[in-house]
Amino acid sequence: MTTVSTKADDIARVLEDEIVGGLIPPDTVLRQETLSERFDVSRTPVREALRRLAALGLVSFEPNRGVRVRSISAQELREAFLVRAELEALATEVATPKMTPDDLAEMDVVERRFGELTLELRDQARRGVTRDATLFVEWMQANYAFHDVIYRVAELPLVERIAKSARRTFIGDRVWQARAELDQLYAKNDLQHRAIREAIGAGSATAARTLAREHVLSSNTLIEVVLETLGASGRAPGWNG
Amino acid sequence: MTTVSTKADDIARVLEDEIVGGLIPPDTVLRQETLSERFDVSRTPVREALRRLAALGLVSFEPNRGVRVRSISAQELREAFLVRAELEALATEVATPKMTPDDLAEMDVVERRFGELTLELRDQARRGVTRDATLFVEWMQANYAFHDVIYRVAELPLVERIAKSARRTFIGDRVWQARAELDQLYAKNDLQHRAIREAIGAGSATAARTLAREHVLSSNTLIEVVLETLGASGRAPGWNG
DNA sequence: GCCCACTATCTCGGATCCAAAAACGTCCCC
DNA sequence: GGGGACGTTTTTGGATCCGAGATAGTGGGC
Repeated sequence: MTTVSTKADDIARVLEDEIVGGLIPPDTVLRQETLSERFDVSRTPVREALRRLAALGLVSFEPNRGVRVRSISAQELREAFLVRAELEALATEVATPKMTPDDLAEMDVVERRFGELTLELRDQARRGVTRDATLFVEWMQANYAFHDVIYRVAELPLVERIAKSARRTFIGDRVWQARAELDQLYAKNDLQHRAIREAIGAGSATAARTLAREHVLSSNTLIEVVLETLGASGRAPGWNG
Repeated sequence: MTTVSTKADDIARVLEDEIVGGLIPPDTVLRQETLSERFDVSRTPVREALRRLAALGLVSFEPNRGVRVRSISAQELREAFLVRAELEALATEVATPKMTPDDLAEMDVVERRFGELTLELRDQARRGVTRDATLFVEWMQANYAFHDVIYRVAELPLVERIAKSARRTFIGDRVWQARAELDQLYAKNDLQHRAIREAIGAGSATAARTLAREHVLSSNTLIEVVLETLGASGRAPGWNG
């Protein structure tokens, strides 16, 4: 069973990762010729890949003028959090009665890992150490892993897909430059995860729902603060060779 | 009229409408050559359009084997309603405090139109008249128009976009063949619209939220019943590309 | 008569080629 | 010196061409 994938899909995946990961900054103009050279293909699959990204809302086509990586406004970011809050709340509610002891155990494992990484991050922050990106990325992944357990148990693929596409509007590593605010986020997230875990363990779907919703929304308010403090600095131009 | 649009986008829009409108039934295999002849273009823009539809989840690519119009499983349909329920509830909650008297008046106009169409439909159903599709389509549009007022006031474009894309998984005109069940839907929807309208008018965001959620969810349960009575013409779940 | 291999054809994915629109630069005129 | 018309260059959108994989049809072997 050779999983044949088309070039266009490969390119789309790579570009998608690079855009959502912040490697390709917003407002960048993507030249078809450049991309075709880079991936060593013709412009045809490149254009198909770009069409796909356009449909996903990651880039915007300006006819006869090229494609541009879309930058997300504060409004869009806020909305993305709202959507995530509602959908994760829904998934958590649905998942709660379906949780097996094994699932709960997995949540505990993931959450323990998340707690450790949180401690490391807070320690770094407290000592004023220059934050290293890899640790933060690990922390984010552990955070997502926690929610992924819930999604897996909920068995709502459509909900999961939409929520995760909303998740990706998170602006890569730009956010964690604000120190003090993030320290609160670290502690709060850990506590909230535990609360959600316990509510699920207690079999209270509505409580778990409420907690999950507030969990995402609190991240939202914090991100808003961060964006505001980063505020007038505008967009980091970051050039990609 | 400087709004030049590309052929690929035109084709994508047409095909999109035809698929969501049920004109192109699920599980249809789309031949690129056929489409290129029909739109009198080469296969290149056709393929780009298909890529876009694939990213929207309307068709699925099977590499080297063509594209197939995705059929939605009962599970997907149920999920779509769940998503709509949460997001419309959110939009309603956000919209409530932003409603101006003019907005409320518009809601009344739309709702009155909806009520009239509802009466016509119920009358037809009661007399056993062969249902005509145009009236049903009008009714659906009036139904959507009611919710669109809410979306407009809420000013949540992302939420609106996602909710409407979930809306389109509605299976065209296949559903309204079940008579008795739909009669309940007609009456119930009208009453629920009024209740939502009044809750908004009273300025109770949480009540409006709850009502909106239940409104969509009740449609869901009814659709489930309809699908069940229409028989287990269980379609193979498509695969997402 | 049945099954497997081989081939012919059909369709798709990708490469290449061409026309048209936009960005760029130059030159002329005021 | 400044502004606009005009030609060049760049880049995109679309058409055509080609190789690869898949399906179907045929023929040979058992």
